[in-house]
Amino acid sequence: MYALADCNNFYASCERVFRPELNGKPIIVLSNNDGCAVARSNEAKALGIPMGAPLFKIREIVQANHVAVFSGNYPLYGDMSARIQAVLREFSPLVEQYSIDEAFLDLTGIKADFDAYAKAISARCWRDTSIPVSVGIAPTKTLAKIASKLCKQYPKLQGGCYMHRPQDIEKVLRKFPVADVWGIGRRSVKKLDLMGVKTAWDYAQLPEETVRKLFALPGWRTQQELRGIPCIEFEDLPQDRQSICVSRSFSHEIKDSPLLAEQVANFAEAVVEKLRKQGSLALEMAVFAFTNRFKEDTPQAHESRVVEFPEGEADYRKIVPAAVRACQELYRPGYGYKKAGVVVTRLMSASAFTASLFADDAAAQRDAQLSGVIDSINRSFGPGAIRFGVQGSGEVYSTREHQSPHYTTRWEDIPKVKL
DNA sequence: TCTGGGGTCCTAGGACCC
DNA sequence: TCTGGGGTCCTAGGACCC
Repeated sequence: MYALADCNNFYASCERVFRPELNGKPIIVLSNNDGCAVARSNEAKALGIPMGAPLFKIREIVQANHVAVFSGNYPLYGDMSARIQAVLREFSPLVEQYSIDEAFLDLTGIKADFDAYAKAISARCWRDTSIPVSVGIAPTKTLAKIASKLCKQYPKLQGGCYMHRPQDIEKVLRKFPVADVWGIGRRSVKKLDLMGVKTAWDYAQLPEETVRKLFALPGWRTQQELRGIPCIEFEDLPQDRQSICVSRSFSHEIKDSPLLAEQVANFAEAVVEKLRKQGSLALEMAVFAFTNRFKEDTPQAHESRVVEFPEGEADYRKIVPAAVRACQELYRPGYGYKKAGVVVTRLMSASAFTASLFADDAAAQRDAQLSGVIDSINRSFGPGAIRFGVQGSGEVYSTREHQSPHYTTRWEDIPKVKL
Protein backbone atom coordinates (compact mmCIF):
# COMPACT_ATOMS: atom_id res chain seq x y z
CA MET A 1 0.00 0.00 0.00
CA TYR A 2 1.01 3.57 -0.68
CA ALA A 3 0.01 6.71 1.13
CA LEU A 4 -0.07 10.14 -0.42
CA ALA A 5 0.11 13.06 1.99
CA ASP A 6 -0.93 16.27 0.27
CA CYS A 7 -0.95 19.62 2.07
CA ASN A 8 -4.16 21.53 1.47
CA ASN A 9 -3.63 24.86 -0.30
CA PHE A 10 -0.07 24.66 0.93
CA TYR A 11 1.30 28.19 0.48
CA ALA A 12 -1.92 29.74 1.72
CA SER A 13 -1.92 27.40 4.72
CA CYS A 14 1.70 28.34 5.55
CA GLU A 15 0.81 32.02 5.61
CA ARG A 16 -2.10 31.30 7.93
CA VAL A 17 0.01 29.43 10.47
CA PHE A 18 1.39 32.74 11.71
CA ARG A 19 -1.72 34.79 10.99
CA PRO A 20 -4.44 32.76 12.70
CA GLU A 21 -6.86 35.67 12.45
CA LEU A 22 -7.02 34.78 8.75
CA ASN A 23 -8.53 31.36 9.38
CA GLY A 24 -11.81 31.12 7.51
CA LYS A 25 -10.89 34.17 5.41
CA PRO A 26 -10.03 34.19 1.70
CA ILE A 27 -6.32 34.45 1.01
CA ILE A 28 -4.13 34.12 -2.07
CA VAL A 29 -0.39 33.79 -2.64
CA LEU A 30 1.19 35.38 -5.70
CA SER A 31 3.90 34.30 -8.12
CA ASN A 32 7.10 36.23 -8.77
CA ASN A 33 6.58 39.98 -9.25
CA ASP A 34 3.18 39.63 -7.62
CA GLY A 35 1.97 38.43 -11.02
CA CYS A 36 -0.52 35.56 -10.67
CA ALA A 37 -2.44 33.82 -7.90
CA VAL A 38 -0.63 30.49 -7.53
CA ALA A 39 -2.26 29.38 -4.29
CA ARG A 40 -5.72 30.03 -2.90
CA SER A 41 -7.43 29.18 0.35
CA ASN A 42 -10.77 27.36 0.02
CA GLU A 43 -12.56 30.66 0.65
CA ALA A 44 -10.65 32.29 -2.23
CA LYS A 45 -11.49 29.36 -4.52
CA ALA A 46 -15.13 29.75 -3.57
CA LEU A 47 -14.99 33.39 -4.72
CA GLY A 48 -14.18 32.09 -8.19
CA ILE A 49 -10.52 33.09 -8.30
CA PRO A 50 -8.98 30.67 -10.81
CA MET A 51 -5.56 29.07 -10.41
CA GLY A 52 -2.95 31.18 -12.14
CA ALA A 53 -5.16 34.24 -12.55
CA PRO A 54 -3.17 37.46 -13.09
CA LEU A 55 -3.67 39.79 -10.14
CA PHE A 56 -4.79 42.70 -12.33
CA LYS A 57 -7.66 40.60 -13.64
CA ILE A 58 -8.99 39.68 -10.22
CA ARG A 59 -8.39 42.98 -8.48
CA GLU A 60 -12.10 43.73 -8.14
CA ILE A 61 -12.91 40.40 -6.48
CA VAL A 62 -9.91 40.83 -4.20
CA GLN A 63 -10.92 44.30 -3.06
CA ALA A 64 -14.63 43.66 -2.75
CA ASN A 65 -14.07 40.60 -0.55
CA HIS A 66 -11.03 41.77 1.42
CA VAL A 67 -8.95 38.88 0.17
CA ALA A 68 -5.63 38.78 2.01
CA VAL A 69 -2.82 38.89 -0.55
CA PHE A 70 0.72 37.57 -0.07
CA SER A 71 3.86 37.61 -2.19
CA GLY A 72 5.52 34.19 -2.33
CA ASN A 73 7.66 33.46 0.75
CA TYR A 74 9.66 30.41 -0.32
CA PRO A 75 12.03 30.22 2.65
CA LEU A 76 8.92 29.83 4.83
CA TYR A 77 7.26 27.23 2.59
CA GLY A 78 10.47 25.21 2.29
CA ASP A 79 10.91 25.14 6.03
CA MET A 80 7.30 24.15 6.71
CA SER A 81 7.64 21.42 4.10
CA ALA A 82 10.67 20.01 5.93
CA ARG A 83 8.67 19.94 9.18
CA ILE A 84 5.88 17.98 7.52
CA GLN A 85 8.46 15.55 6.14
CA ALA A 86 9.86 14.98 9.59
CA VAL A 87 6.37 14.05 10.83
CA LEU A 88 5.78 11.69 7.88
CA ARG A 89 9.02 9.83 8.57
CA GLU A 90 7.59 8.77 11.89
CA PHE A 91 4.92 6.83 10.00
CA SER A 92 7.15 5.12 7.43
CA PRO A 93 10.90 5.03 6.85
CA LEU A 94 10.24 5.14 3.10
CA VAL A 95 9.17 8.64 2.12
CA GLU A 96 9.31 10.03 -1.39
CA GLN A 97 9.15 13.80 -1.43
CA TYR A 98 7.21 14.34 -4.62
CA SER A 99 6.92 18.12 -4.48
CA ILE A 100 7.12 20.88 -1.91
CA ASP A 101 3.64 19.98 -0.63
CA GLU A 102 3.25 16.26 -1.41
CA ALA A 103 4.94 13.06 -0.33
CA PHE A 104 4.34 9.37 -0.95
CA LEU A 105 4.90 6.81 1.79
CA ASP A 106 5.59 3.16 1.10
CA LEU A 107 3.67 1.23 3.73
CA THR A 108 5.07 -2.20 2.88
CA GLY A 109 5.48 -4.23 6.04
CA ILE A 110 3.42 -1.90 8.18
CA LYS A 111 0.62 -3.68 10.01
CA ALA A 112 -2.14 -1.26 10.84
CA ASP A 113 -5.74 -0.35 10.33
CA PHE A 114 -4.93 1.85 7.35
CA ASP A 115 -8.03 3.99 7.61
CA ALA A 116 -7.09 4.93 11.16
CA TYR A 117 -3.45 5.24 10.08
CA ALA A 118 -4.33 7.79 7.37
CA LYS A 119 -6.34 9.84 9.82
CA ALA A 120 -3.56 9.61 12.40
CA ILE A 121 -0.96 10.92 9.94
CA SER A 122 -3.18 13.87 9.12
CA ALA A 123 -3.92 14.62 12.78
CA ARG A 124 -0.25 14.46 13.69
CA CYS A 125 0.75 16.87 10.89
CA TRP A 126 -1.91 19.26 12.10
CA ARG A 127 -0.79 19.01 15.73
CA ASP A 128 2.89 19.52 14.95
CA THR A 129 2.75 22.10 12.14
CA SER A 130 -0.75 23.61 11.91
CA ILE A 131 -0.87 22.64 8.24
CA PRO A 132 -3.98 20.69 7.12
CA VAL A 133 -2.87 17.55 5.27
CA SER A 134 -4.98 15.09 3.26
CA VAL A 135 -3.77 11.50 3.40
CA GLY A 136 -4.95 8.87 0.92
CA ILE A 137 -3.95 5.22 1.16
CA ALA A 138 -4.43 2.79 -1.74
CA PRO A 139 -2.70 -0.02 -3.67
CA THR A 140 -1.16 2.30 -6.29
CA LYS A 141 0.18 5.83 -6.27
CA THR A 142 -2.47 7.02 -8.72
CA LEU A 143 -5.27 5.63 -6.55
CA ALA A 144 -3.65 7.09 -3.42
CA LYS A 145 -3.79 10.48 -5.11
CA ILE A 146 -7.49 10.01 -5.72
CA ALA A 147 -8.07 8.91 -2.15
CA SER A 148 -6.36 12.04 -0.85
CA LYS A 149 -8.56 14.21 -3.08
CA LEU A 150 -11.59 12.58 -1.52
CA CYS A 151 -10.41 13.82 1.87
CA LYS A 152 -10.54 17.40 0.62
CA GLN A 153 -14.01 16.84 -0.76
CA TYR A 154 -15.44 15.17 2.35
CA PRO A 155 -14.48 16.77 5.68
CA LYS A 156 -16.10 13.88 7.52
CA LEU A 157 -13.14 11.73 6.47
CA GLN A 158 -11.05 13.78 8.92
CA GLY A 159 -8.12 14.08 6.55
CA GLY A 160 -7.60 10.37 5.96
CA CYS A 161 -9.04 7.87 3.47
CA TYR A 162 -8.17 4.22 2.85
CA MET A 163 -9.42 2.79 -0.42
CA HIS A 164 -8.61 -0.78 -1.37
CA ARG A 165 -11.62 -3.06 -1.98
CA PRO A 166 -12.33 -3.36 -5.73
CA GLN A 167 -15.99 -2.51 -5.24
CA ASP A 168 -15.09 0.67 -3.31
CA ILE A 169 -12.57 1.68 -5.93
CA GLU A 170 -15.12 1.17 -8.70
CA LYS A 171 -17.67 3.27 -6.88
CA VAL A 172 -15.19 6.12 -6.49
CA LEU A 173 -13.81 5.94 -10.04
CA ARG A 174 -17.29 6.01 -11.54
CA LYS A 175 -17.79 9.46 -10.07
CA PHE A 176 -14.24 10.77 -10.44
CA PRO A 177 -13.66 13.12 -13.43
CA VAL A 178 -10.95 11.76 -15.73
CA ALA A 179 -9.54 15.30 -15.94
CA ASP A 180 -8.60 15.10 -12.24
CA VAL A 181 -6.62 11.89 -12.61
CA TRP A 182 -2.87 12.23 -12.02
CA GLY A 183 -1.12 11.97 -15.40
CA ILE A 184 -4.11 12.95 -17.53
CA GLY A 185 -3.46 16.48 -18.77
CA ARG A 186 -5.47 19.00 -20.74
CA ARG A 187 -4.51 17.62 -24.14
CA SER A 188 -5.60 14.12 -23.29
CA VAL A 189 -8.84 15.33 -21.72
CA LYS A 190 -9.80 16.93 -25.04
CA LYS A 191 -9.30 13.67 -26.91
CA LEU A 192 -11.07 11.66 -24.23
CA ASP A 193 -14.00 14.02 -24.24
CA LEU A 194 -14.53 13.39 -27.95
CA MET A 195 -14.49 9.68 -27.24
CA GLY A 196 -17.12 10.07 -24.54
CA VAL A 197 -14.69 9.17 -21.76
CA LYS A 198 -15.69 11.32 -18.80
CA THR A 199 -14.72 9.46 -15.65
CA ALA A 200 -11.69 7.65 -14.32
CA TRP A 201 -13.75 4.47 -14.56
CA ASP A 202 -14.41 5.02 -18.29
CA TYR A 203 -10.70 5.43 -18.82
CA ALA A 204 -9.83 2.31 -16.89
CA GLN A 205 -12.27 0.32 -19.08
CA LEU A 206 -10.79 1.42 -22.44
CA PRO A 207 -9.05 -1.33 -24.45
CA GLU A 208 -5.34 -1.32 -23.65
CA GLU A 209 -4.34 -1.07 -27.33
CA THR A 210 -6.40 2.10 -27.71
CA VAL A 211 -4.79 3.68 -24.68
CA ARG A 212 -1.33 2.63 -25.83
CA LYS A 213 -1.91 4.13 -29.27
CA LEU A 214 -3.47 7.42 -28.19
CA PHE A 215 -1.71 8.14 -24.92
CA ALA A 216 1.51 6.13 -25.25
CA LEU A 217 3.37 4.57 -22.38
CA PRO A 218 2.56 7.11 -19.65
CA GLY A 219 -1.15 6.88 -20.46
CA TRP A 220 -1.01 3.10 -20.30
CA ARG A 221 0.71 3.19 -16.92
CA THR A 222 -1.97 5.47 -15.56
CA GLN A 223 -4.61 3.02 -16.77
CA GLN A 224 -2.87 0.10 -15.09
CA GLU A 225 -2.62 2.05 -11.87
CA LEU A 226 -6.33 2.86 -11.95
CA ARG A 227 -6.94 -0.88 -12.29
CA GLY A 228 -4.95 -1.39 -9.10
CA ILE A 229 -1.72 -2.61 -10.73
CA PRO A 230 1.29 -0.59 -9.52
CA CYS A 231 3.29 0.73 -12.47
CA ILE A 232 4.89 3.91 -11.22
CA GLU A 233 8.08 3.39 -9.24
CA PHE A 234 8.43 4.49 -5.67
CA GLU A 235 11.55 6.63 -5.48
CA ASP A 236 12.81 6.59 -1.97
CA LEU A 237 16.15 8.31 -2.59
CA PRO A 238 15.94 11.68 -4.31
CA GLN A 239 17.59 11.58 -7.72
CA ASP A 240 20.09 14.19 -8.79
CA ARG A 241 18.61 16.83 -11.08
CA GLN A 242 19.43 16.41 -14.76
CA SER A 243 19.16 20.12 -15.33
CA ILE A 244 19.08 23.16 -13.08
CA CYS A 245 17.45 26.38 -14.14
CA VAL A 246 17.07 29.80 -12.55
CA SER A 247 14.97 32.29 -14.46
CA ARG A 248 12.77 35.26 -13.65
CA SER A 249 10.48 37.77 -15.25
CA PHE A 250 11.37 41.35 -14.45
CA SER A 251 9.00 43.89 -12.98
CA HIS A 252 10.05 46.34 -15.73
CA GLU A 253 11.52 45.77 -19.14
CA ILE A 254 15.30 45.92 -19.29
CA LYS A 255 16.76 47.72 -22.27
CA ASP A 256 20.25 48.20 -20.98
CA SER A 257 22.97 45.58 -21.54
CA PRO A 258 24.87 45.97 -18.23
CA LEU A 259 21.65 45.80 -16.24
CA LEU A 260 20.60 42.63 -18.06
CA ALA A 261 24.07 41.17 -17.44
CA GLU A 262 23.69 41.97 -13.75
CA GLN A 263 20.47 39.97 -13.57
CA VAL A 264 22.01 37.08 -15.48
CA ALA A 265 25.03 37.09 -13.16
CA ASN A 266 22.66 36.67 -10.21
CA PHE A 267 20.86 33.79 -11.92
CA ALA A 268 24.18 32.12 -12.73
CA GLU A 269 25.32 32.48 -9.13
CA ALA A 270 22.11 30.84 -7.92
CA VAL A 271 22.48 28.03 -10.46
CA VAL A 272 26.04 27.29 -9.31
CA GLU A 273 24.90 27.24 -5.70
CA LYS A 274 22.27 24.59 -6.53
CA LEU A 275 24.70 22.68 -8.72
CA ARG A 276 27.27 22.53 -5.93
CA LYS A 277 24.65 21.55 -3.39
CA GLN A 278 23.88 18.36 -5.30
CA GLY A 279 27.57 17.78 -5.98
CA SER A 280 27.43 17.94 -9.76
CA LEU A 281 29.45 19.38 -12.60
CA ALA A 282 27.85 20.91 -15.68
CA LEU A 283 29.05 20.17 -19.18
CA GLU A 284 26.78 22.76 -20.75
CA MET A 285 25.07 26.04 -19.91
CA ALA A 286 22.47 28.05 -21.78
CA VAL A 287 21.69 31.70 -21.13
CA PHE A 288 18.46 33.08 -22.52
CA ALA A 289 16.51 36.34 -22.57
CA PHE A 290 13.26 37.37 -24.17
CA THR A 291 10.85 40.23 -24.58
CA ASN A 292 7.28 40.48 -23.26
CA ARG A 293 5.24 37.99 -25.29
CA PHE A 294 1.99 39.64 -24.17
CA LYS A 295 2.91 42.91 -25.87
CA GLU A 296 2.19 41.73 -29.35
CA ASP A 297 2.57 45.16 -30.93
CA THR A 298 6.23 45.53 -29.92
CA PRO A 299 9.19 43.81 -31.62
CA GLN A 300 9.86 40.42 -30.08
CA ALA A 301 13.23 38.85 -29.38
CA HIS A 302 13.93 35.37 -28.04
CA GLU A 303 17.66 34.91 -27.74
CA SER A 304 19.86 32.24 -26.24
CA ARG A 305 23.52 31.26 -26.20
CA VAL A 306 25.02 27.92 -25.26
CA VAL A 307 28.39 27.58 -23.54
CA GLU A 308 30.21 24.25 -23.24
CA PHE A 309 32.40 23.20 -20.35
CA PRO A 310 34.20 20.15 -21.78
CA GLU A 311 35.83 19.37 -18.44
CA GLY A 312 32.68 19.79 -16.36
CA GLU A 313 32.34 22.88 -14.21
CA ALA A 314 30.93 23.93 -10.85
CA ASP A 315 33.15 26.90 -10.15
CA TYR A 316 31.56 30.29 -9.51
CA ARG A 317 34.51 32.05 -11.11
CA LYS A 318 34.17 30.09 -14.33
CA ILE A 319 30.40 29.95 -14.67
CA VAL A 320 29.32 33.43 -13.62
CA PRO A 321 31.66 35.28 -16.02
CA ALA A 322 30.82 32.85 -18.83
CA ALA A 323 27.13 33.60 -18.30
CA VAL A 324 27.80 37.32 -18.38
CA ARG A 325 29.75 36.98 -21.65
CA ALA A 326 26.96 34.90 -23.18
CA CYS A 327 24.47 37.57 -22.11
CA GLN A 328 26.52 40.32 -23.71
CA GLU A 329 26.63 38.27 -26.92
CA LEU A 330 22.92 37.62 -27.11
CA TYR A 331 21.88 41.14 -26.15
CA ARG A 332 20.42 43.19 -28.98
CA PRO A 333 19.88 46.91 -28.48
CA GLY A 334 16.40 48.31 -28.90
CA TYR A 335 14.50 45.45 -27.27
CA GLY A 336 12.85 45.52 -23.87
CA TYR A 337 13.80 42.26 -22.16
CA LYS A 338 11.14 40.98 -19.79
CA LYS A 339 12.56 37.64 -18.75
CA ALA A 340 15.94 35.93 -18.62
CA GLY A 341 17.48 32.83 -17.19
CA VAL A 342 20.42 30.47 -16.89
CA VAL A 343 20.16 26.70 -17.20
CA VAL A 344 22.87 24.10 -16.80
CA THR A 345 22.44 20.71 -18.47
CA ARG A 346 24.35 17.49 -19.09
CA LEU A 347 25.21 17.26 -15.42
CA MET A 348 27.55 14.68 -14.01
CA SER A 349 28.40 13.69 -10.48
CA ALA A 350 31.54 15.47 -9.27
CA SER A 351 32.67 12.30 -7.50
CA ALA A 352 32.50 10.30 -10.74
CA PHE A 353 34.54 12.93 -12.53
CA THR A 354 37.77 11.85 -14.21
CA ALA A 355 40.31 14.62 -14.52
CA SER A 356 41.61 15.54 -17.92
CA LEU A 357 45.15 14.50 -18.78
CA PHE A 358 46.01 18.12 -19.49
CA ALA A 359 44.30 19.84 -16.57
CA ASP A 360 46.33 21.88 -14.12
CA ASP A 361 45.57 19.93 -10.94
CA ALA A 362 46.99 22.44 -8.49
CA ALA A 363 45.04 25.32 -9.98
CA ALA A 364 41.86 23.24 -10.14
CA GLN A 365 42.14 22.35 -6.48
CA ARG A 366 42.69 25.96 -5.48
CA ASP A 367 39.65 27.05 -7.47
CA ALA A 368 37.50 24.32 -5.96
CA GLN A 369 38.46 25.45 -2.48
CA LEU A 370 37.63 29.04 -3.28
CA SER A 371 34.12 28.12 -4.44
CA GLY A 372 33.71 26.13 -1.24
CA VAL A 373 34.62 29.22 0.78
CA ILE A 374 32.00 31.25 -1.10
CA ASP A 375 29.43 28.56 -0.25
CA SER A 376 30.25 28.57 3.44
CA ILE A 377 30.30 32.35 3.78
CA ASN A 378 26.89 32.61 2.17
CA ARG A 379 25.54 29.77 4.28
CA SER A 380 26.69 31.49 7.46
CA PHE A 381 25.84 35.08 6.65
CA GLY A 382 22.96 34.71 4.21
CA PRO A 383 22.61 34.65 0.43
CA GLY A 384 24.58 37.37 -1.33
CA ALA A 385 26.87 38.06 1.66
CA ILE A 386 29.79 37.58 -0.72
CA ARG A 387 29.25 38.03 -4.45
CA PHE A 388 30.74 39.16 -7.72
CA GLY A 389 30.90 42.86 -8.55
CA VAL A 390 28.96 42.17 -11.71
CA GLN A 391 26.00 40.97 -9.61
CA GLY A 392 25.38 44.52 -8.44
CA SER A 393 23.41 44.62 -5.23
CA GLY A 394 22.67 40.92 -5.60
CA GLU A 395 18.97 41.69 -5.76
CA VAL A 396 16.89 40.66 -8.72
CA TYR A 397 14.69 43.17 -10.36
CA SER A 398 11.23 42.31 -8.97
CA THR A 399 8.21 43.56 -7.10
CA ARG A 400 7.06 41.97 -3.84
CA GLU A 401 4.64 44.26 -2.17
CA HIS A 402 2.96 41.73 0.08
CA GLN A 403 5.90 39.87 1.54
CA SER A 404 5.32 38.18 4.89
CA PRO A 405 8.17 37.75 7.41
CA HIS A 406 10.49 34.73 7.25
CA TYR A 407 9.01 33.60 10.56
CA THR A 408 10.97 30.38 10.90
CA THR A 409 14.22 31.04 9.04
CA ARG A 410 15.43 34.51 10.05
CA TRP A 411 16.22 35.57 13.60
CA GLU A 412 14.75 39.06 13.27
CA ASP A 413 11.48 37.62 11.97
CA ILE A 414 10.79 35.07 14.69
CA PRO A 415 7.43 35.91 16.29
CA LYS A 416 7.69 37.35 19.79
CA VAL A 417 5.44 36.18 22.57
CA LYS A 418 4.28 38.79 25.07
CA LEU A 419 3.71 37.53 28.56
C1' DT B 1 0.02 49.45 -16.04
C1' DC B 2 -0.20 44.57 -14.41
C1' DT B 3 0.31 37.86 -17.19
C1' DG B 4 5.25 32.37 -12.53
C1' DG B 5 9.04 29.02 -12.18
C1' DG B 6 11.24 24.53 -12.30
C1' DG B 7 11.24 20.10 -13.49
C1' DT B 8 10.60 14.92 -15.89
C1' DC B 9 9.69 11.44 -19.40
C1' DC B 10 8.58 9.85 -24.00
C1' DT B 11 8.52 9.69 -29.04
C1' DA B 12 9.30 10.60 -33.84
C1' DG B 13 12.40 11.51 -37.03
C1' DG B 14 16.92 12.76 -38.73
C1' DA B 15 21.77 11.55 -39.06
C1' DC B 16 24.78 8.23 -39.19
C1' DC B 17 26.86 3.46 -39.25
C1' DC B 18 27.98 -1.03 -41.80
C1' DT C 1 10.71 1.34 -64.32
C1' DC C 2 13.81 0.02 -61.01
C1' DT C 3 16.49 2.65 -55.91
C1' DG C 4 18.58 -2.57 -49.31
C1' DG C 5 18.16 -3.70 -44.66
C1' DG C 6 18.98 -3.22 -40.02
C1' DG C 7 20.59 -0.84 -36.42
C1' DT C 8 22.09 3.13 -32.89
C1' DC C 9 22.33 7.71 -31.20
C1' DC C 10 20.77 12.27 -30.66
C1' DT C 11 17.55 16.05 -30.46
C1' DA C 12 13.45 18.83 -30.61
C1' DG C 13 9.11 19.07 -29.25
C1' DG C 14 5.05 17.42 -26.85
C1' DA C 15 2.79 16.25 -22.68
C1' DC C 16 2.66 16.13 -18.10
C1' DC C 17 3.54 17.39 -13.04
C1' DC C 18 3.37 20.86 -8.89
